[in-house]
Amino acid sequence: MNAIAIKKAGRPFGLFKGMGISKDHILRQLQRRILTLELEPGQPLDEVRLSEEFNVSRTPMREILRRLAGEGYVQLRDQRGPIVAPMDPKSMRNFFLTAPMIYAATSRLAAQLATPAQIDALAEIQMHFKNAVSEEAVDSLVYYNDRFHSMIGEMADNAFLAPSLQRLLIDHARIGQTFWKARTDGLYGRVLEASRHHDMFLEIFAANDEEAAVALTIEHWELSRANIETYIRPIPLPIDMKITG
Amino acid sequence: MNAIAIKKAGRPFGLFKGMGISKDHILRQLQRRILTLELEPGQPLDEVRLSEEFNVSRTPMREILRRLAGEGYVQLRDQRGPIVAPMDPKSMRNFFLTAPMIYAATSRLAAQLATPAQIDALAEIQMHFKNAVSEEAVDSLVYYNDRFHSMIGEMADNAFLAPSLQRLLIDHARIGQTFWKARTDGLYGRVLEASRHHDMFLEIFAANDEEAAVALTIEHWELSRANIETYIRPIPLPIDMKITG
DNA sequence: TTAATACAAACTGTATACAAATCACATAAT
DNA sequence: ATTATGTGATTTGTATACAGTTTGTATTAA
Repeated sequence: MNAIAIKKAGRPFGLFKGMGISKDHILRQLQRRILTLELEPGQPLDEVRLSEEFNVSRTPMREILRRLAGEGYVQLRDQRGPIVAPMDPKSMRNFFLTAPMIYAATSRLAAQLATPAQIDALAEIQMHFKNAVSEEAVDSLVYYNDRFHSMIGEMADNAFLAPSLQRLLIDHARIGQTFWKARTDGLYGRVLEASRHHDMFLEIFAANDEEAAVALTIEHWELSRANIETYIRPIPLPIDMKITG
Repeated sequence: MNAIAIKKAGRPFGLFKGMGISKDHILRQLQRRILTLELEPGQPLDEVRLSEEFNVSRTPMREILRRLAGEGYVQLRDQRGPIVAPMDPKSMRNFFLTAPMIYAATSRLAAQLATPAQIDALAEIQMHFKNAVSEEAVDSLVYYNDRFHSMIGEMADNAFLAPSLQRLLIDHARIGQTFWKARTDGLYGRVLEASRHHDMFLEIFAANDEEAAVALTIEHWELSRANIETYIRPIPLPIDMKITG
């Protein structure tokens, strides 16, 4: 009976040292799907389906989901399946309240501590971002923007700031997806402006100019906020629309 | 063979709905041990030993450890056992750099949003804190101080600030353990001062006075910082000690 | 028709077996 | 004496079986 049912255990087919490769891959995949809204806020995640899709058993998939929960991508509920971290009005309010402070502090530290290697890595990300801009590929845009600001977080090298920054970047990316996809008036110009800001960040970090970094961060944030506002509070429809019938 | 070995599964003996009770209990126990330095920074954690101690199998114990890692209590290393989150010079520097900002922001929000029920809960914690002060019980002192400030974090009701605050409070508690145990000169007076601050926090939150909350937070922080400094940079030994031999 | 209940199916939680990696220690070589 | 190397013991990682909950649906009562 049981003796027969138990056929294999241990690692799956042909795999290598550490085995963290496939788990990290799955983790990143899910992060990407959440940031791109392919997995929507509040959407339930079935651990069996996911483990089948990625060809692992439930145990490692559960660990990945716990990790994602620890990073703020996912919310766990007791005796019920995990869901993609929801975005309610309260979290939106807190996002706008908190982001400027954390972003500014992070940029200041990054300007202090940036190493040449990190600036190179940032420049490389910015290259991808510019490509996404010229190709008008929203997913890529959001993804490399997130990578850009995550990299700044890494440069700040502060384990106390990083967890808050990460959570902000998750929601920033998700909000960005919605308003960039909406293609409101003048959007492209504002994307170019953002890209210009990124270039300026590179110069400022190379010069270790703290104050400039903070100032640019505020400006960059205001641009993003303006984007979001035009989406949330659009120019109303003509009020004298004739309602016939 | 296998069929015999597999005897039982599912939940352990007599247990109840949700079963989160025992897991939450284990989680809190480990948190407490880490905050009280019963488990020291950098100390390895053996999942088998822990699971035996708490009478659960490795699977749930692993989940608890992952969760603790997500909260910043524990550090996971690939293919090697988890360790209690270490406290190196870099993390100390970042602690002093970051704490005032996060504490101030949290207090401001808490002053804005405090509900009567939350203020009552805070008052209750402060009662325990005062007991610990009068009994000069260091562990209790540190524990209820942590609870007091965690509660303020809860009142701030901001999921973007909370993770950074939590990590700061972990290290604040652990630093506090070391310097409170050292019993440097004038320590007791400073503890009383801290307790007075807590009482003032209660009044300020009840009055929703944001600015006062921020000001008191800075003062409270400076007191704590002074405590730590007297410990780290004590009055030196007499320099004319005769070194014989 | 709606609400309540019972049952079945699906899913989460836990325990355990086995696989692969790391670690500790002894032995050999420089 | 110190460094390499090999081997057994320990420990981490994964798969799977079974237990207990929740959820969906059908049936029955009001």
